[in-house]
Amino acid sequence: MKAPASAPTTGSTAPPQEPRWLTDEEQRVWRWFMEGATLLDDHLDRQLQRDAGMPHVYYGLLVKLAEAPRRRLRMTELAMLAKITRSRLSHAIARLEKNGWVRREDCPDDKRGQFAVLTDEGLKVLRQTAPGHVEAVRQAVFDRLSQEQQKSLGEIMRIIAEGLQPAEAGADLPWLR
Amino acid sequence: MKAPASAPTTGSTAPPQEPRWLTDEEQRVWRWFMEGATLLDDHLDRQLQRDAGMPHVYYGLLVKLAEAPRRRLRMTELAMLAKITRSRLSHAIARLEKNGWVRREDCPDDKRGQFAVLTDEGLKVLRQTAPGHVEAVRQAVFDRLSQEQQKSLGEIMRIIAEGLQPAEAGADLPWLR
DNA sequence: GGCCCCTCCTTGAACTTTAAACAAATGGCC
DNA sequence: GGCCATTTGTTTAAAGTTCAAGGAGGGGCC
Repeated sequence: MKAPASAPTTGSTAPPQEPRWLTDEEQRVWRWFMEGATLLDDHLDRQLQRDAGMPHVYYGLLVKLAEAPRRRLRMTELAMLAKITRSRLSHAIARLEKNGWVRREDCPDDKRGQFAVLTDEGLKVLRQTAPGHVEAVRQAVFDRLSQEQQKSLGEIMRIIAEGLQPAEAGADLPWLR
Repeated sequence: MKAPASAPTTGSTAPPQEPRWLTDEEQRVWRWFMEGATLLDDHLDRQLQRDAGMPHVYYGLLVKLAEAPRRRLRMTELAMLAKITRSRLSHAIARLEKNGWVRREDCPDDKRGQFAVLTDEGLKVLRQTAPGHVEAVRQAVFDRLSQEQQKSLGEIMRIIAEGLQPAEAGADLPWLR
């Protein structure tokens, strides 16, 4: 797919606007982004699968639970924090429960509700594997970037993340699907 | 998981070094990165699944093929360009072949080899769906970032991407697995 | 109360990805 | 030529994710 560097706008009222193609420079940025993100994802998934026996997303769930009061969170709340769908979370928690790292608990206030609770076992696994994971993240990311770049990266990704979860009702957010 | 802001180094020769935890600031950067990447991935996957009937990765494969001479690439070459494993690629191409968007061809020079070839059908789908996809990428990323930020992002992700695919032999690269 | 719509979470099937094993062909080496 | 390690790509099964559907409870409204 050749992406023309730029293109004239169409004359007047036609809905099929001329696409706003990416410039060569934008194209390069986008490709580095996708490559970096893909490789990083693969790298961390592999590291955690090897050392902790779970994918990166599952590890992230344990982290969120560990940080929460009483090491527990409502399912929807956890899905929101992890930016995933409730369905995906249900399956994930089922697996983690089978491992004995998480347990479910009924919510007293709302009979529809469920808490996911990090078990002592789960906390132990997290403690054991956290150092290796942090090290992997450091080596892949922070050790390679200047202070400036780290700050930029945070700011940029914050903008993207916030752009994708608008406050408006009706937004297509994973945890509301 | 609480991540201490910093920690003293261990005395001398003990292998289990004190983990180099992330500082609060690094922690924030890392979380925005993961959130942004997760949401973006979800967003684009969904957009393409809806409008093109395939996941983002598959779309990327068609793009690579469209850019290649004679619209064809060797399997391993394509896996390398897409930063994925050959196994994953095999499955993906099988699916795209079933759709009639890609066809396989034997390599004359190397009887083990296979070409993945973009069909006219595949090219058509790409042409039809590219505008919508570019627009989605723009809205989510480029429209929200300054020129400066775009440049930074490219540079940063290039560093990360290159760091994860060292030239050395024995590197754990997806397409060599 | 009864009704209706919405939220919370789960389920099963279809699809995608990973992991491990494999067949076939290549290429270096003797 | 013959041998052996490596490369190429596929295959199978298991694991993970998405999609569509659904059960059950909450909460407003009459």
